[in-house]
Amino acid sequence: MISNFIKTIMEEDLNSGKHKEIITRFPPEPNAYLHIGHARAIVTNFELAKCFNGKTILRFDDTNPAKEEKRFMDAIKNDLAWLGYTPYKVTFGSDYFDDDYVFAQNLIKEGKAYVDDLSKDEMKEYRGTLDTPGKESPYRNRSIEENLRLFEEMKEGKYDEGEKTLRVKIDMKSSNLNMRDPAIYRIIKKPHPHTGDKWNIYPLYDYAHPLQDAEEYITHSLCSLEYVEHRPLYDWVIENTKPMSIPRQIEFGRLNIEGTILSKRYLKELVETKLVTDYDDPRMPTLVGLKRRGFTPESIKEFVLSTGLSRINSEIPLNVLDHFLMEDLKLKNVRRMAVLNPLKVTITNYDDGKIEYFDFPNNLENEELGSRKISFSKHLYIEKEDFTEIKPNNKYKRLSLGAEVRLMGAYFIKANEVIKDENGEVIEVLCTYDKETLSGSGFNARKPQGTIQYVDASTAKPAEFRLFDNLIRSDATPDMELKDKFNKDSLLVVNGYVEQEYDPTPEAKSQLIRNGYYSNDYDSTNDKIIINRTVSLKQSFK
RNA sequence: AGGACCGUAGCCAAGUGGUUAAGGCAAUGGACUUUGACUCCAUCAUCGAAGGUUCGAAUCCUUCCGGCCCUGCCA
Repeated sequence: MISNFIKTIMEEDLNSGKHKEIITRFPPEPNAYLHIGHARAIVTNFELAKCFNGKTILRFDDTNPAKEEKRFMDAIKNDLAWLGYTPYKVTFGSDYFDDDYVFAQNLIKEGKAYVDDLSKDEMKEYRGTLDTPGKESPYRNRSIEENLRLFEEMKEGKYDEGEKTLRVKIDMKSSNLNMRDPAIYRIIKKPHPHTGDKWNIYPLYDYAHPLQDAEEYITHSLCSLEYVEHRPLYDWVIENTKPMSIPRQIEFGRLNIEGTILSKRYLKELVETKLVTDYDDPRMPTLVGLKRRGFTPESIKEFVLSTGLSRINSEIPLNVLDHFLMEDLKLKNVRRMAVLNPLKVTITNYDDGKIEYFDFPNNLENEELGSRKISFSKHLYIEKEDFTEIKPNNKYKRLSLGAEVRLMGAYFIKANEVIKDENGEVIEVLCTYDKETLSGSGFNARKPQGTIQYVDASTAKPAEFRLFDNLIRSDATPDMELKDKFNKDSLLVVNGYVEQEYDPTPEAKSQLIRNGYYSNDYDSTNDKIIINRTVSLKQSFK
């Protein structure tokens, strides 16, 4: 399902003949890594265009030199590719600087723009405030010839940064501050990554963006809610410059994930202060972070699509993201058994040194994934959480003294006795198994209390689990130090065991174990398996 | 405070004057089971509030309440 209200507009525009084709664009400023919030814009733009067999352009919004970096552009391209989207073409805002300039000259010629000498502070003063009207600049009524000459000189580099701006003549009394003679050109004397030192003046977003859209024949220019108040200016620019096409700006709400930081500034700070390793740290909400965390592009796409879109900034719980990952993984991933906090189990009536191998499906719901051998012997590990001496209630579905439980893919075992350390902590459970109950044998004379996972101590491999319960949290007051906002508990390292045949190939990708997701940071150098568990386990038993 | 946008369940979100207000997530109860997973079944809102218009309103109007955004030569 895709955003209804925008889709409806597009349909109408197609039906009425206003447009023959839908063209959208994703216009990031290449000054940061893309995060899950951007995914909404990307998916929406691409999917919407796809609905109508249209096109989507990737346009790097580079009207402000020295703000963008090449690494970010590369990262953005990679993220897009990872999500599975291929732009119709890749452009730059700076591709249109020449035209922007001519359009501006025309505005001057029509008496709609003027060069202003007001300083930044003066301009601010003249602008007025939210409830007091602004007043007109004393330079507002310069002659067209003078304005033309001055503008030319600005371009030539005759003036310093901040000395002059080109403003558009609208209405200093407007209740919309964006309409109080906004500046459309400012002087910046820095080389531009694409145009070099050709320009000393650069257009501002509010002027450049509608023109870029028009030049690319964008039909629907989607952006977030904070641009609503810029729309009158967007339309003003289109109306008064009369470019080649008439794009329409449509706003939608931003997507936030409950309790996570999605602000460029903070993400940058997290990296710079080394609170995380880099933008692709699995705790980061960046697309590269999520990727490393084990998320699939499909899951993110589905998440965005099913989560919908409206004119509300939505705050969506993290578990919704998890849900879509689960949906995507559950059929296509091999599931392995693992224990995070091992508890020794000894099968007292099983022969010493004997090892049995059972065939176990890699994914109970998908036979195509085949099966593997799992081993069983006298000494096993189970999850500490899966045992308790006295079961708390009838709903308890794990192992407890005197009760029987199925070891997944193997036998029923019955817990008879515990061994405790000097602190009274259970360190081992002595069990007996019932040979008749082998999984797949058709045994159904008794029902076990539940089914739990295990690994065979004689063949299991040690593994390091990094547990990430959360993305970076942001439940703090604005003046709080960043390091205090950081959820330190979001990273835990646990040593446990995984099945022997666990295959740490890149293809293995995410693993679904114990209802969590595991991504894939493998340390193959010392035969150690490192698994990032990316989602908190379902809260155990009640 | 001037202006803009918005308010449908715990979280998203369809619906834009006419049957018992879609759907997803979460939750709860149950069935099944080689994971308390998965699957399946069931339960779960009178639409921010109050008035008004109308034969009829979540849908139109008014007022109020609440949220969010706007005073860059950022995007």
